[in-house]
Amino acid sequence: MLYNSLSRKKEKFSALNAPHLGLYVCGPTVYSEVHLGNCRTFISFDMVYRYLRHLGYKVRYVRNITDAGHLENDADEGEDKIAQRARLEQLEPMEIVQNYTLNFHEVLAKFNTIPPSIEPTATGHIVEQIDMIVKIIEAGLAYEKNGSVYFNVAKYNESENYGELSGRKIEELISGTRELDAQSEKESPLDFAIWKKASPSHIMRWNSPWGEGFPGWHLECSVMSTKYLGEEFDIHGGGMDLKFPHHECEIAQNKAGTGHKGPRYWMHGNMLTLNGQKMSKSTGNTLSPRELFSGDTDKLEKGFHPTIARFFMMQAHYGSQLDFSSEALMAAEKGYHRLMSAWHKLQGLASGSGADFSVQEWRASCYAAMNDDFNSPVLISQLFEAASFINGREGDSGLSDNDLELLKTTLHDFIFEVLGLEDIAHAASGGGSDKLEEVVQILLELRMQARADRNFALSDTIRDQLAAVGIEVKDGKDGATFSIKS
RNA sequence: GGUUCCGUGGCCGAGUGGCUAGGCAAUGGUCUGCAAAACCAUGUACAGCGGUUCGAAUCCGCUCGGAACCUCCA
Repeated sequence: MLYNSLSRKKEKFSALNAPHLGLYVCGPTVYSEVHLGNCRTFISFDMVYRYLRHLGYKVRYVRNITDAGHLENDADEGEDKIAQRARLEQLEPMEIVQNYTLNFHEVLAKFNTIPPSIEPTATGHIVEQIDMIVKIIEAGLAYEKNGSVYFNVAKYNESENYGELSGRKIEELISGTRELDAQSEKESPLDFAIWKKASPSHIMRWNSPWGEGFPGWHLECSVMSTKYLGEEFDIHGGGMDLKFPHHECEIAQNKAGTGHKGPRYWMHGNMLTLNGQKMSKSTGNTLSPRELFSGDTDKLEKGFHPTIARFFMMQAHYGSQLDFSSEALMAAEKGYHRLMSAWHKLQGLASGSGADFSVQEWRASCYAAMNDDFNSPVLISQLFEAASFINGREGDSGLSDNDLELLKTTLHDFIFEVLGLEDIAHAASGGGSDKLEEVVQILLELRMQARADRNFALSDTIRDQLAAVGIEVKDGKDGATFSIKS
């Protein structure tokens, strides 16, 4: 089951060509550093991708890079954002693109997202975009004006339903538009450019049947999704803020250019807010990944590891708004550590019998959660159920060999494969981990000896000093264990 | 102004007609030399007001509050 934005309800999902599955996600415009809000969408769909793969689908995951074509505003003049940035930084537009594409990849890698199968760029598909424009014109749904080509929304709406995704009515849209662009070339304010004539100062430009220009923003996604996934494919995702007009226009272009509407399911990730307001490049209400990791911002009390932020995001449903705050992050961090230490403890438990815990039922409820529109928060609540069970056992799990093994693999699959979390404690000790663990073990033995001698001053010193370097000592019935925090 | 969505215990956050997630914090207890960790117990929360129903946090209406979109944004 997944929530389909197109129908506004949860629908049973079935793949068009199982086990193959096509997933398209709208990527970023690479004209500035990604912020956390951007990241959330990609992390959400990374989880979707991971779970679909886990279920056995052979997913082709396509996520574009928009490296051309954005206009600053709706007016007919205006620079595209990349060109503007290039002018400000005195660089080639493609240097800007390269720079921020690298930044984007770097940041997403920190969040442990899996790269898409194909990551096409808009500028790499100019030819295909021109082809689609020709088809749309042939279908009679676009017109040329002074070297630009516009999509005729009213005409399209005669036989189709423009607004079906965003729930808008064409009449309402018309009455809602401001009538100030008297000299506009468009026949109607609702029409949108699919090809734009380049002004003399415009740097990024390509030849076309209509003269030198550049493609309209909405077009690239229609072109690249259908090129790599087919005229009909399974899932299209993106941020909620792209629903209108971007995705609405995509549907119209698809239908006009190919005769099909493209994706069968639309999924929209919701916004990450900061102080209750959407993070947005244009308003400056943002938090950068760098600030999150380092804590070097007045918006956070300290820095957080990317996997903590990821865990925090996974504790909310992808379709809900989520507000970012220091307190919420710290709560997530503690929860994360509890879950992870239970995972580590599980590795040392032996099989046995008599436990009041049905691994089978528990496992089924994990899948049930994820099958219900990727409900990661409910999944996590199930993971904590398992954690409580594990923490309540000493030495013997009370589970049969099979059940114990099933518990381990299921936990592993969901924590690491599906949610994409990383094991910080292990990663932190890095290359020399074995040596480090041996050294700590020696210290713990010394401390045990000191305790046996009732030399508590010494034993407490060892404990406190280990704590000072981030190693927490946990006394148990059969000796002490420890965990390393980053 | 129009469209859509949301308002859940101290905080975060699921659920969406009866069986009332989870995390963090808090309180009590077990354990401990003391702590920490862990475990056990404890919260009758669903913005307000009406209505439908045997029964509503969940459906309907109104009011209040917040957000997103309607211009580029994930």
